[in-house]
Amino acid sequence: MVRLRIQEVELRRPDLRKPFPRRFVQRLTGQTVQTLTRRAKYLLAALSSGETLLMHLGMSGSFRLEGHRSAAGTAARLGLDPHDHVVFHMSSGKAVVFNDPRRFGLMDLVPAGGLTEHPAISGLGPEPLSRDFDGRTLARACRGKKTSLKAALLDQRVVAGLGNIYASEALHVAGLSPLRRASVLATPAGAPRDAASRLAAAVKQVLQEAVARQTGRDYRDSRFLVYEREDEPCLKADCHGVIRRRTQSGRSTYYCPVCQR
DNA sequence: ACACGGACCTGAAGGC
DNA sequence: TGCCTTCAGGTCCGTG
Repeated sequence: MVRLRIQEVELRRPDLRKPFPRRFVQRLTGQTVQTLTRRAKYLLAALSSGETLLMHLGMSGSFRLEGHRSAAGTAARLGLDPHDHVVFHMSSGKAVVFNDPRRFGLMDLVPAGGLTEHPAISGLGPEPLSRDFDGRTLARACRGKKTSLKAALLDQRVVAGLGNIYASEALHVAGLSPLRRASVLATPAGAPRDAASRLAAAVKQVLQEAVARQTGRDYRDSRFLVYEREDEPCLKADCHGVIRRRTQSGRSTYYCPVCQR
């Protein structure tokens, strides 16, 4: 939708996880989408006014493209369902429809220059696929942390954009137990393939593979190494462990107690 | 300051 | 069959 003008916005409910910002529709109407980028799990649409439309899909959110709209009207022709909460009618004649059954999503409008101070953005750690994220930075972020490795990976200040599934997957690839203290990464400093380096590399690996497979479409279509594989055999070569599940900070963790130490 | 657990929300799946 | 409960996900907020 880059370079298209937002001709009309249909807001079909007052809130998602939070209320839409005030004058949401008026502020968006007539603006051109200049770039579409991402930070952590936030989608960022830079607008011609200098403002940024910040969007989060929560867990059940999605966008889809709908075809033409009739001269007469909109909703009926588009065949909207009750969970279609926002419709952006673009200058191309297409509509971008935001659907989110569970309404864990979020939209906000950020004033020009205010993005880095936005509460959703300001505390974020490094992008996992960037050079800023490696064993050294991961170890530093975990120094003195009393929480578990699993919880540390879910902490968006440590690394931005990792969720529950890939936290488990990365720990498995790295051969590290999710139950260990995060601060173990900070100890013996510097060995070339220390735990922190292995874990940082594993995070990059599982995310790159997920992107290549286009998992985002529906994570249930994917098969994972450990996620949702409780009681099934560990897939690591020569490991005869069985995948376990347990709850950590209210979320399911899957791991192999044999090869993850 | 940090760490944890509950709340938010709905659909899917399982139990009775 | 159908009702009821439980669970999943990401983030925020209150409490310890």
